[in-house]
Amino acid sequence: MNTNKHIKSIPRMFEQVTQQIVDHIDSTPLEPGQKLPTERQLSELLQVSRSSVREGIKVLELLRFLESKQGEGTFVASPQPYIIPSRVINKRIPTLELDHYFQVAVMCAKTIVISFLKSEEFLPDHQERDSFWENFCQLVSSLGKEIPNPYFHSLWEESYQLLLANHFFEGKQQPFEWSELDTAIQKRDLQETIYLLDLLGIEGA
Amino acid sequence: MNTNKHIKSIPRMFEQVTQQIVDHIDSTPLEPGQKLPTERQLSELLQVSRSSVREGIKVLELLRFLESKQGEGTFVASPQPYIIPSRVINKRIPTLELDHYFQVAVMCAKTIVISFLKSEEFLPDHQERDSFWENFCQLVSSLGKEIPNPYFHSLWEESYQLLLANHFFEGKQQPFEWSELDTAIQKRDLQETIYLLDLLGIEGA
DNA sequence: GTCGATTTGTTCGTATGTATC
DNA sequence: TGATACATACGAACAAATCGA
Repeated sequence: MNTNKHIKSIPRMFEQVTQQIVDHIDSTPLEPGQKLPTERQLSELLQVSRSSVREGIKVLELLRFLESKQGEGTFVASPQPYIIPSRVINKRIPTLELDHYFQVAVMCAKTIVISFLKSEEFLPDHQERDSFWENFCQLVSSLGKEIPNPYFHSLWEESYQLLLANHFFEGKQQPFEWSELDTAIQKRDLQETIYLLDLLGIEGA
Repeated sequence: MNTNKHIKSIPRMFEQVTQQIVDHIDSTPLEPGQKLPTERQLSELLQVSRSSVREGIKVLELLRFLESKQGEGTFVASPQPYIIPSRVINKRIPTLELDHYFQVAVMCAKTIVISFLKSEEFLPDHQERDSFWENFCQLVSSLGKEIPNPYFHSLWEESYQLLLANHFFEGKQQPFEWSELDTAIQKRDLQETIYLLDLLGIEGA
């Protein structure tokens, strides 16, 4: 009987609070940077205790909807479109899962590079780095800022930073020379670029 | 002077608590489904108040690392690889941002379909639905479960569910007939399939 | 089915550290 | 320097849900 009870009855107080705080921001409306009512005002406004308000704020803070500073107040912030839960709390990731994240990152990289090559934008300046992966990541990050849809860049950054923090690229084999991809992009050779990028996603290490 | 002080002094209590709880899970180690020490035990173990423990748990709960049940306890859960902050709190999204999410979803869909077509798997059964988008989303969701890397499916689901909840597909124009894509995939025609999927990402509505 | 123990959910009062004026 | 406003943190108390005897 107990396993049958996944119906998720009433939402808990802190969930209602997060919802109501967000509704309050939307309906006021409050723009990023503006100050929220104090915790005590919120607890009175929403008719709940300060502790519940705090739990709600903590959650919205971790999701980057809010930012609170002791002695000043709580302010509206700008959340990212995607977040990786493990990255929020600096949790170490097993190698197998890192590979999965890597493939997602490569997918984003491919989309970013192709989108850029199809545009008329000039290539942004970039310094030559030591390793293949440093060059690659720096290129994708800079191109990601140039394309119309910023979410690809955000998703790439989130994944790539996770891989960096977990030392994924240290000892990671490179499937070809950096100069190959570099010249393909310089020449804006779409077909060759796609071919090379597809090589990244295949397990070669 | 004040703006110069971004040095992020000492981490706050609840941040330390989330970190320590995660470390505790990792080092014990606790598997999904297993029970965490009670809030009171944790507060004594970590030498902080129960309120702070609760704030940490609330955060980990929203990130799906934990699941608390009143009267039972707090249990280890399995987080998703990616989450959309707005989706966690059911926040409404402006149309412009929905378009960005849609393009990410299409990118995932493309990766999923291509990955499937390159495999030797049989097409899973699926019922014919009413609308183009219903058919499309159902197909991608079912194919996503068949491919080796589950993160593409997870990212697709997260994005697609967000679009659904915001009524994105209602009134969304279809760039071609469903039968075209359906037969291309049935025939495992990779080139034609890619061609059609690329049409989805272009603004045609 | 009831009772009691356990555990999370929620509230309140109080004290402390920090920023602003 | 002092006063005020605010977030941070703690602990005690009670409510509600769950489980087992």
